[in-house]
Amino acid sequence: MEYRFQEIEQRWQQYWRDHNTYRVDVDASRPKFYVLDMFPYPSGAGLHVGHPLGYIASDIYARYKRQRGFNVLHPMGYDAYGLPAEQYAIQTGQHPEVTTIKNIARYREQLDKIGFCYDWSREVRTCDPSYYKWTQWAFLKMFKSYYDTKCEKARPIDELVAHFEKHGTEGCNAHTNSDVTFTADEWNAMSKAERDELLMNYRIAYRGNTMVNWCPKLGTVLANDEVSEGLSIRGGFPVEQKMMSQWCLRVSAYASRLLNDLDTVDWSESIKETQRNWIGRSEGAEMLFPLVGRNEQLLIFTTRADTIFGVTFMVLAPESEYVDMVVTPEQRAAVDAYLDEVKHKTERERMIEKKVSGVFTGSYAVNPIAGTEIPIYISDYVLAGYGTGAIMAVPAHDSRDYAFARHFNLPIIPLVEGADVSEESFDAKDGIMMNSSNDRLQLNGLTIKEAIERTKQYIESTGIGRVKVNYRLRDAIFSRQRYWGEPFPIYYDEAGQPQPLDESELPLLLPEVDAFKPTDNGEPPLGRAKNWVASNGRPLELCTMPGFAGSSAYYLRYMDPHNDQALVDKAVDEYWRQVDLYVGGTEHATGHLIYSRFWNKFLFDYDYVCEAEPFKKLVNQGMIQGRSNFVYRIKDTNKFVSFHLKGDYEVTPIHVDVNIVSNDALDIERFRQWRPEFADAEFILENGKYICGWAIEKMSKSMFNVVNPDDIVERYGADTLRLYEMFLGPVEASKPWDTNGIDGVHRFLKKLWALFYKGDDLQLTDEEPSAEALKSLHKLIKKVTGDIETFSYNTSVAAFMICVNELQAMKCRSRAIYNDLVVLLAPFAPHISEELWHALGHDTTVCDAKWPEYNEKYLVEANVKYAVMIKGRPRFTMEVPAGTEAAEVERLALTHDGAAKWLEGQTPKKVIVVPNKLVNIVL
RNA sequence: GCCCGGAUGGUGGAAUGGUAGACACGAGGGACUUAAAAUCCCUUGGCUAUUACGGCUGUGUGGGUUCAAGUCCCACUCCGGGUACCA
Repeated sequence: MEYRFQEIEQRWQQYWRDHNTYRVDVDASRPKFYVLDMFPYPSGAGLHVGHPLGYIASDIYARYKRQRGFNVLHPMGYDAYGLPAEQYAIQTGQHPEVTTIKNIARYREQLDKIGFCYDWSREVRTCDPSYYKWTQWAFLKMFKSYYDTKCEKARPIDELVAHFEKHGTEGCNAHTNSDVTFTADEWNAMSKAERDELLMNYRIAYRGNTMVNWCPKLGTVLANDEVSEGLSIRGGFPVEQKMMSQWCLRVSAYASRLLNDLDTVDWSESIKETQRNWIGRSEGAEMLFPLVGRNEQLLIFTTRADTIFGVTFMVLAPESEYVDMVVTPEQRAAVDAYLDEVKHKTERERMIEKKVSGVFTGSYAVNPIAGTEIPIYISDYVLAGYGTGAIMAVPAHDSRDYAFARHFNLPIIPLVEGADVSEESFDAKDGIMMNSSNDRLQLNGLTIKEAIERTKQYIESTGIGRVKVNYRLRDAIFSRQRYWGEPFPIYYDEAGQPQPLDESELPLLLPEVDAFKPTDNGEPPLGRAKNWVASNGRPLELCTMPGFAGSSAYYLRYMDPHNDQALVDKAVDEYWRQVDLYVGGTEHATGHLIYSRFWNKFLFDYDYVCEAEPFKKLVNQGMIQGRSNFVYRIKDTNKFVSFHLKGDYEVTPIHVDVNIVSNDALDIERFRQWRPEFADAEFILENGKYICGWAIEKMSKSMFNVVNPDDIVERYGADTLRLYEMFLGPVEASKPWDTNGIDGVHRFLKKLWALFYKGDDLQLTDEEPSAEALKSLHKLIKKVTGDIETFSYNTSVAAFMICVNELQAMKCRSRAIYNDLVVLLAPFAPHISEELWHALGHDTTVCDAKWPEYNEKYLVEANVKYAVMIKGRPRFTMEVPAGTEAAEVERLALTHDGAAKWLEGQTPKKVIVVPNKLVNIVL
């Protein structure tokens, strides 16, 4: 019987379904382990071979942990809300739910063929009302919460209201982006609408007027992580800055916790670093600069307080609230013209131009330490959203200030000894200070670091300013002007203030609409819904939530997916706790992985979840790139020349479908059928073959290099696909897909099969395994066990190949050996392992077979081979009995027949014996 | 600009400071076969040899530490990724 993988794989996939093999439940008697893949967005294109890479890696780990006795939670679901389905809907009128469900079915079919051990009874879909009920629920909780900066956690907003009623803003520790203060009397005298408006400055989910990334082409706002270099990630359309009233999440309140808790998780250093940069903590000082001739001051933020004596001007962001305060009547027209110009530039234009621009306000400020009078400018290189939107400019030691000073011909005062600032600024943070002393503060002679400290002390003690930590992390913009997303459980009252629906009204179902585009008067698509009102008749919110809303807590829902009383039952959460292993791409570093951590921490503050971090260990699988093939058409002909002969002709390379190419040799018949224009193509061959050229590119339809896992499964089987994807290289590395190498692993499985079967007969015996066979097996157990823990699956696969080759060479027929071999292979190639496991006479599933332990005693050699190095090179090897003393090994080496030739009678200077490895003789 | 990675045969990739190139693909040669497929065996970093199953050289470049460096340290080159007027 040959290895009939299609039959085997279908049979066992059916068996697993019939026996609910992968069903898991809370089981307090066993330790738990939670293995999770980032759930996919089900796109219309289906899966290509790159997608399952991470799924296979996590599947191996999940199966391994199960064989190790853990109760393994390994679920899968779909991130079902998203732009592509909606854009398709706008074009075709097809409801996004219809296409989404169709795509999900296709994904499921493809996933099933690969033999994953998912517990599909726990599947979640973000667009399912029973799921998004809990997304809306969490949003309501956030709406009804504020962030207490003293005890560093979210608290009910009612507590804050109680505080306002008694004390106003006096002694209030709430995180806010407003500097409004009021007394208890003032608060109590306010109308409800006024209070509601004020509370928006404190809620964790709030509606705020903020600068947003507006994408006109998509007709929606985008979060910072959905924009890259001024273009939208989805679609690559230009994005502009716009002041809009939008729902936001107060992620910035959690900045310090999001930063500090990175130290508690087992993630790669690079992704932690990306998050640290995104959070962007910077320690500095806020300082007050009084205006000349007026009783007002400007508050600035700087990390270089030590450069205070080099401040020669100040700059405000165009959107700064200070602008109106400082502009003089004479400068009004010039300033307005400048502000107008800035407003009409998109983020991208600002970035590309990068040219110095700005305008003088007419006002001056006083340097609070140096006492000098300095002009105040406005320029768009200062950002309104960071720090205080105002800076002190030190052109000698900041390159942006330098460029500005040069452009406007402002003075440049060097403050560091030996720094040449005639051509460019000196931004480095080491050197000795100069020009920095007066009767108030003396910094001359100090290092920059000492000067920063001394200045901070000085400004704190004199009240000029205070030490301050700033974060770059912004609040997340949470509204999308779209149809295909979660509706907000919010209505607007008579005063136009947003009010929460009652929890009992959840889920608020996404309404039907007659079309999926915005209304004629520019309202979001939900403006088309009939009767889009709350139970009290008031209008509901027209925006929907962004993609990351549904993906922020899905890992919790898998724990308890059918619970309609809670997101997750408390006891269930305390069992599964957190994801032990999370596998997914790095592209989510500043999006999903920040939002999820934020969302989890919010729930943690209310004790809905028991862990402060959602994902204990994170593994980032690399991207699988495409390997494109080319044919070379001779100019102005329909003749194609083979790769190595193309130098003699003038040719145009043309992408050719990689699926009609094998080992770079073109299947000429299929090529002729591929497209009508090639039907009568002619070829110049080499050695009777047409050889194609190749290149590594992104895997995409337009490059004709997409390889579908279904095709691989059909030709080689799922086990071969699984092994090959792992064999390709380290899981974390990006690498090109090259079907060329797949024969090797397929051959390995055939060899394994041939060890069991000769014809139709199982040829195994109950003989005692030989020492040789035991050694081979235990070497494998040791290697694979170690490799799985470190995700070095590629070397594991190699170890299997070596072991099978050895067993084949020694004609091993021992059941005992093959029994363990099959158990070891089960996580990697579950179908063939299950088949052989049953052939060995077991009637349980191999998934529950106990992982074997290796025994060092089988690995010990009777004789140890030493390499003997003389004059820095290996010269000969010698065998000595295991356990020989180092001194004896040294003696044996020096007196060995092979040594004389190299020693040439000299006495060695030194001899180093590395136990069981080598002897190095130094002359 | 800044922050992370990385650089090893024709290719993908192995190597707790200890004989670099495991394993696989590809290539070359051979066996079996009418032939092909499949299978099996041998060779395969480069140079140089065949009087020696030998010599020399070799992990991006240049230095250093060490008995011993792909691995550690310093400087540099190139490639990939992230991020950016963040004061």
